Amino acid sequence: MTSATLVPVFAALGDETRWSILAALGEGDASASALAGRLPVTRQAIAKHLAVLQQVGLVEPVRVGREVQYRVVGAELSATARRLDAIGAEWDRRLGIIKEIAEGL
Amino acid sequence: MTSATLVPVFAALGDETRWSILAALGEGDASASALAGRLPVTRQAIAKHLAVLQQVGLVEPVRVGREVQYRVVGAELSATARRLDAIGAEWDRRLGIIKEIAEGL
DNA sequence: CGCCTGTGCAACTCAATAGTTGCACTGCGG
DNA sequence: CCGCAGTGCAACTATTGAGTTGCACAGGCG
Repeated sequence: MTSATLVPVFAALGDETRWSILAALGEGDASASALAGRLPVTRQAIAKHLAVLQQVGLVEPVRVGREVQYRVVGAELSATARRLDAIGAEWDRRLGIIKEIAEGL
Repeated sequence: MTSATLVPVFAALGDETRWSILAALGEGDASASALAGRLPVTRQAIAKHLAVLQQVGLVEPVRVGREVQYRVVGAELSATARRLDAIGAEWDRRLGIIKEIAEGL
């Protein structure tokens, strides 16, 4: 189970810059320095974001020689989506019941 | 289309207190004052959180007499989940292709 | 071996936000 | 009609987090 607790994952996904990083990583694995060349922030800022993303399991480091490249863990995104969907479905169900009661059905 | 842009929704969901509010609203619609009785924060703090949740469409206000009760919009949770799942699936697909290439298949 | 690239750690600034207190307004109920 | 419960607005504090600069360290490569 790679799944981190739900809330921190959402917190991690609640930042535009981190989505930029994820998008850039979608073009292929890259190191913090490489990403710094493509994004309008410093390498250190990216390193911090990568640390956050790694902590919630959205990204994982891969040592390549003396570099540290990062890869997106798509499964974690899917897992988070499923859990969120389950919650949403639960609420829909409850609202449906309330509606039925209200309509006297 | 009630869907707000994706990132702010995640930012809204990246806070424990807001999940507490959503959970409390899951027991039935409630006003800010009513929620303040159940949660360890002041009514004003809750009002701010409700404003945030409303802005991203996760919650909607319902005037009941002179009160303003709030209801969870489960559909927005589901919609967010679907969009996130689509992104996750896309990443899985890409990683699959990369893996195939790497394995010389 | 010596350099240059990439990484890691630390201190600092600045903006955003969670939370508070305080006050003013409104509208239903006795 | 008066009071009280509920709401809204505003100012303030404090903490978190994004971003920066600066420096120290490590490991390939010429």
